[in-house]
Amino acid sequence: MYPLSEKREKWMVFSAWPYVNRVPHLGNLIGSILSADVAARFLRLTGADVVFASGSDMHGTPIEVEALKMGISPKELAERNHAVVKELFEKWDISFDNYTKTESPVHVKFVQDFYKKVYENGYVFDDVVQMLYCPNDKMFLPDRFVVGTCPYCGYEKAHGDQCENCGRLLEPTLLINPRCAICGATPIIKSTRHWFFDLPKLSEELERYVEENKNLPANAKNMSLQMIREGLKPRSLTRDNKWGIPAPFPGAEGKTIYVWMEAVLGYISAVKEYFEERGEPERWKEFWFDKDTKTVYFIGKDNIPFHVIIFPALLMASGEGYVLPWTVAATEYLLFKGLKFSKSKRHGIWIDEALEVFPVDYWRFVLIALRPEVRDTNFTWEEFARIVNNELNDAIGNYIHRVLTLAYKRYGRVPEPSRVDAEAEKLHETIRGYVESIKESMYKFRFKEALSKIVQLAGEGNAYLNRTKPWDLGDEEAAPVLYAALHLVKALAIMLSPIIPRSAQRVWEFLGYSDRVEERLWDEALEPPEPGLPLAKPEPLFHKVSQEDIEEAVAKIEEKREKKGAGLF
RNA sequence: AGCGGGGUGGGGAAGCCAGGUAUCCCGCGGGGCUCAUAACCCCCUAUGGGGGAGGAGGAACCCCGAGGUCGGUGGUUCGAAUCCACCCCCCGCUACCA
Repeated sequence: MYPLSEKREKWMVFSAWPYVNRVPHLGNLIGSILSADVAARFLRLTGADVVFASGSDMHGTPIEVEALKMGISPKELAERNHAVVKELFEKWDISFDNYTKTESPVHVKFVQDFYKKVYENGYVFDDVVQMLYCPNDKMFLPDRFVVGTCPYCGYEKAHGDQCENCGRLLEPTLLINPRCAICGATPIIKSTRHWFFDLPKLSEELERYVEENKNLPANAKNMSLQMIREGLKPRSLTRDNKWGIPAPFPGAEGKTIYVWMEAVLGYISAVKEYFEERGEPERWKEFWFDKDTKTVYFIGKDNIPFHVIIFPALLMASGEGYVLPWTVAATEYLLFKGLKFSKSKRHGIWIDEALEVFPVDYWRFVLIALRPEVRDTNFTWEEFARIVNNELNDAIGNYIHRVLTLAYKRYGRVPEPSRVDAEAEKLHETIRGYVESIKESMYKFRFKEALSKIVQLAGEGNAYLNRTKPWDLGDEEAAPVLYAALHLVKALAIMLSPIIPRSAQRVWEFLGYSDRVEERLWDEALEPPEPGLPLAKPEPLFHKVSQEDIEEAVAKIEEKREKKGAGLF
């Protein structure tokens, strides 16, 4: 299928690793995993050699604390949650080549080997620091796990890093009456030794990398350059947590690697693991050590500095020649009815709830249509219904269905266009123009823009049918007209397959194909279907959602939360 | 507080870097059209649903129309959404949440 003479482009598509102390919500999904899935599916359609990987981030204090409360081991809790999340992603049709976890033996070993190398190369030093310690729980407390009274506004539940009430940044030592967030005991100050990553040493190299990388989006580039120029600080690598990957530095027995600093290395270890499982243990190097491999990381806007500064710095410090990020695709936030998603306030929709009330393709379509590419974007049920009804059902579904029905009833197969029709020729031309333009948007990871062009193209198809009125024509005259209309159906199936893979496959089969549309190539959308293909009896692809459907869905979600709470396992 | 992003008719976006009649999609009001979809109807049913017929209103599609002076103020200019200054609002980051 792929031209052998041409070297296939190599791509690695990554999404931020979800932290599995809660079920991801729709905002988490669109920012990273769903967007990455659309990208991976699109890139495969272009004929590229693609690896799409991610995994569960399992270590760290929140899970350790939660397990403690539940009276089970952190590993048991994390594994349990990982299994749930993994299954949910399958239900969302996320086409991971490898969805793994930070407890994977491949990852653990990789992280330790990696940091040994970074240590040997002189980028790690240790120092003694003063930290808050809870004598009752016998653990050091991250700032976040200390609560107390805000010295500025008097709010009594201020966290050690920031007061949620007045928004001021704090130090835990500034809190009046500080308490351990877990047990309420008064923490004491205790000294402990930690290991640090010498980020400043790489400032110049990082600045050059960011400046010269033409593919980074402007917002990521500006923010990162600014941070580098203001001066980077060493970054702490270790924690006193028990639940984590043991730090491999001499004298660091009992310390673990800080979750963030190890989870990012999952981008590499997950690819390594993927090829090992396929019995090609050396092939991951073809991807990670080839500077022509393109990598794209789908993340929320809060994650930019980690991916544009710290992760590249780690890659540099290893001295192994890993390919640096080609670009990052950072989204703004999806809001729910104007406010941020919040588990404690039960505000939002979680990815397990969503699938219980509407089909997966409705959600995928709506989320891509609302993808916050430029600014925070609001999800409301009214918007959901509008997009499903007007765009998915009326513009796209209705066009496809009316064309398939007309052709099926009249010919039962894709007709032979035995004569030339000027309107039909124009439509073929229009389709080809859109296919190219939508491809460009997809390559820029502007999925919202791409989707809006697809909807527009379906509108062109509807207008074309209105003008040509094939139902008034004889079989002979209608053939070229419907042939062009079927070309558009085929093009829509191919171009929609990254976004709504299930529905695209159904259309593909209605057209008479028996293979998988996702195994075809994007450019096949330029060509009409083969005359003579036996059409299958078409069925409506989607249904409109009514006000009552929405009310039912909301009630069903509420009911579920009575039992289980929002975003909980 | 500093830094980054954003503020464009009711909703969503483009235009801004390289100043010159404010653009597109949706929504709203009026009109046109009927191949598809769906209510009512008929048949079958293991009551979940399945099949047939039909074609009002409405939807797709087409035409016409209403609605914004581009967050605010000031400046540069013959001319500012676009350039400059100051200010306001929203979001993020500021290194021990992940």
